[in-house]
Amino acid sequence: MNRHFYVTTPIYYVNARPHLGHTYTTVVADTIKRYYQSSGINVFFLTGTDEHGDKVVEAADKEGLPPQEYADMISGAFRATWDKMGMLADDFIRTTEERHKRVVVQFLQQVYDRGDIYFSRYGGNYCFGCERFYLDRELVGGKCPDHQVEPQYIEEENYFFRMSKYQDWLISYIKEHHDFIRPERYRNEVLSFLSEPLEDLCISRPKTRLTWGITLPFDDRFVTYVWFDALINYISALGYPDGDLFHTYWPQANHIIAKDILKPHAIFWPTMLKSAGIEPYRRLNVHGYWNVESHKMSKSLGNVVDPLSLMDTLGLDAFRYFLLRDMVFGLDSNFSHEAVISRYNSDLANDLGNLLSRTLTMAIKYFDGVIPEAGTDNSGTDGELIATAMAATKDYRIFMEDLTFHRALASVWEVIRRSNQYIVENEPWTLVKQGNRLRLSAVIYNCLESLRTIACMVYPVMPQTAEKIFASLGLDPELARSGLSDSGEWGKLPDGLTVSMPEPLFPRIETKEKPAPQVEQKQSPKPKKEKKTKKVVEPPAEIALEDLQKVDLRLAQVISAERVPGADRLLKLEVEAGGRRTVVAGMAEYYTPEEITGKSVVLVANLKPVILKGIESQGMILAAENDQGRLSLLTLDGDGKPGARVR
RNA sequence: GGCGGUGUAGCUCAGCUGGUUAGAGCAUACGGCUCAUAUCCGUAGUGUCCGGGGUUCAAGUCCCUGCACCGCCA
Repeated sequence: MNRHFYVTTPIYYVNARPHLGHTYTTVVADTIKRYYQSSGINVFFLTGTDEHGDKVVEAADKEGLPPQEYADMISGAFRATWDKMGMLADDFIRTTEERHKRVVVQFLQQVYDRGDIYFSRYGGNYCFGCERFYLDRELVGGKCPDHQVEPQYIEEENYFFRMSKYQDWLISYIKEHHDFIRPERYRNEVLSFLSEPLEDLCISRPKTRLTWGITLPFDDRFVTYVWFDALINYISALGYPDGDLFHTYWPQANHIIAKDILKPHAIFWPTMLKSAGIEPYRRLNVHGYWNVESHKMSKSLGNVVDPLSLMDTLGLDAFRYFLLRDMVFGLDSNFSHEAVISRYNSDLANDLGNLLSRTLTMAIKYFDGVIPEAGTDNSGTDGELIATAMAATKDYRIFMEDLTFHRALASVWEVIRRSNQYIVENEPWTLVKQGNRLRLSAVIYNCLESLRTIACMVYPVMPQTAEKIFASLGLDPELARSGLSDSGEWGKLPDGLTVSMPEPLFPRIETKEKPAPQVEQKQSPKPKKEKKTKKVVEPPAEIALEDLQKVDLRLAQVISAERVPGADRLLKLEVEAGGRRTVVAGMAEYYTPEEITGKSVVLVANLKPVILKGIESQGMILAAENDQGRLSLLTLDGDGKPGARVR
C-alpha cells in the first residue's frame, strides 16, 4: 500500500461566505485525511481560497472595499470556520499569494512554449454576471438564462489554450483509468461531453475589462482567466516544480469537488497538466448537493444554512456524522431538521451513547472500574460478537476507501447493535447474582473491547467522540488517532486499566411534542386534513415581519384556463389580479380547466418569473396538500376584489 | 431533441455477475429485560420491486417499450 495520500478541497471562491456546501466538502476531506492517517499513512490535506476574477471585484465593490481587502476578509472567514471545526488542513492556499502567482506564471510559460497557446480575435454576446459569452441559441428571450439580463455584444482579442489538442488523449486516459473520475455517473457524464468536439479554452481577460488577476507572462495587457489560475493551486501549494511535497504527494492527489465544478476539474485541469508535462492527478471525487429543507442550495437563492449555528446545537461530531451518514456520496440529499434529530437520537444517543454508558456503569459497578481479564470462559455468544466486529471492520475499510461513507457508518452500527444484543443475551446482572465472576469478566471485557473497536472506526468521522471513548476506557485519547493501523485484531484492550464515566456523549434531544401549530381550519370545504400527528413537518425558521412583507400576496381571479400540451400536471391560467397575467400552475391532476375557471385564489405576485414548457409563469397560486398529496386551492371565504393585497 | 441516471415496505435506502417464501434502519403495534441517556432486546407485519411486453426452467436483477423525476449536452 502506498504510504502517502493527498486530499484537496476546491479553493473556495471568496464572493460568498462559507455555507453548508463548503462545509460538507471540507468535512469529507477531513474525514479522508483522518481515515488514512489513522491507518498509518502520511496525508497532506489542502484547502484554500480562490480570489481573482470580476465577481470578486463586484462583491468587493458592493462592500466598498478594495478587492484585496475584501478577499482577506472572506478568506479569513473560511480559515476561521475550518479552524473552529478542527479541520486538519495542512495548508491553506490563497491565489493572491506570491507562491501561487509564481507557479501560475511558470505554468503559463510552459504551456505557451509548447505552442499550446494562441492569440485570436472574436466577438459575441457577453453576460457580465456570468463572466462568459453566450451563443444566440443559449439565450432565453434574448436574455441570459441565469441573470435575466440582455448580454452585450463585445468584440475582443484573447489568448486561447489548445484544449482540443488533448481531447483524444483525455478520452483514452479516462477509459484506461477506471477510477479517474468517480462515482461512475460523473465519469460517464464527462465521456459523454467529450464525445462532441471540444472547444479551445479562452484563458485571458483584457485588462481594459478586468485587472484583478495574474498578468500573463507573455503579454502584460492581459490577466489570466480565473479558472486557469485557480486550478493550479493544487500544485502551487505543493511547491511545484521542485518541492519535496510535490514529488511525494502529487502522484496520490485526490480532489474532492461538488458536481457543479465537474467540467473544469475533469476537462480543463487534466489537459492543462498534460500540456505542461505534468502527470494527471490520481482521482477526481465528485459529490452532490445538499437540498436544505427541500429547497435547492444555491448562491443566488441565498437560502444557506449557517454551519456554525447548526453545530452549536448539535455538536461538531453529531453534525459531521449526519452529513456523512445521510448523504450517498455523489448523489443529492436533503438536509432537514427532522432527519438530523432522528439520526441524532436513534443512532447517536440511543445506540452508541447508551452502549458506552451502560457498559461503563457495569464495569464500575461489578469491577470497581478496573478492566477485567478476558478470561477463559467464552461460552456465550462471544464468537458471534467478535465475528461481527471483524467482518464490519473489513467492510468499513472497503467503504471508506470507496467514499461510501454512509455504508461505512452502517457497518460500524452493526457492531454497535450487536454489542447491545450481546449484553442482553449474556445478562451480566444475572451473572453477578449467580456469582459467576469468570464468565462476567469475559462479558464485560468483550463489551469494553467492542467499544474500543467502535471508537477506532468512528474516529475519522467523529474524532472528539472517539477520543472521549478512549479516555473513558482509561486509554490515552491520542491513541484514537492511530487506532485503525492495528484494528482487525480482537483483544488489543489491555486489562487492568481503570475506566471512568464521562458525561453522556449525546444527550437526547427531546422533541417537544408540540401539537404542530395547527392553524384553525376555519372552514375547509371537503379536503378533510388528516391529523398529521407523526409527520410533523418542521416549520421553517422564524422570520421577521419585514421578511413576510417581501412576499406580495394578491387575491386573483381565474379568467381562463387550459392544459399545457405535453405536460400532465400543468395548467396555463389567465388571472386578473389588478392586471392580467399568465400563471402556469401544477394543478392539472386535481382540477380541470373548467373547475378552476372563475375561482378566487391567492397569488404570489412578486415571484421571479420562470419559463415552464415555454410559457412564462408570472407568479404562483397557493394550494395545500392533504395526506394523499392531493392539492386543494386556497380560496376566499367572502368577497374580495381581484388584486387586493392578502395580509 | 440527444445521452446518462434514478424509480424496491409510510420514510431513507441495500439488493454483486438473473436462482429457495424480496432485505436493513427509522416510524408503528405488541411482548421481554433492568446494566443504561424512559435507553436496550425480541416479535409482527404490510410491498402489483413505476406501467406494459419479451428472453429464460427461473427476472427486482437481462432485452424492448411507455411514464415520472433528475443531471449533462444541444
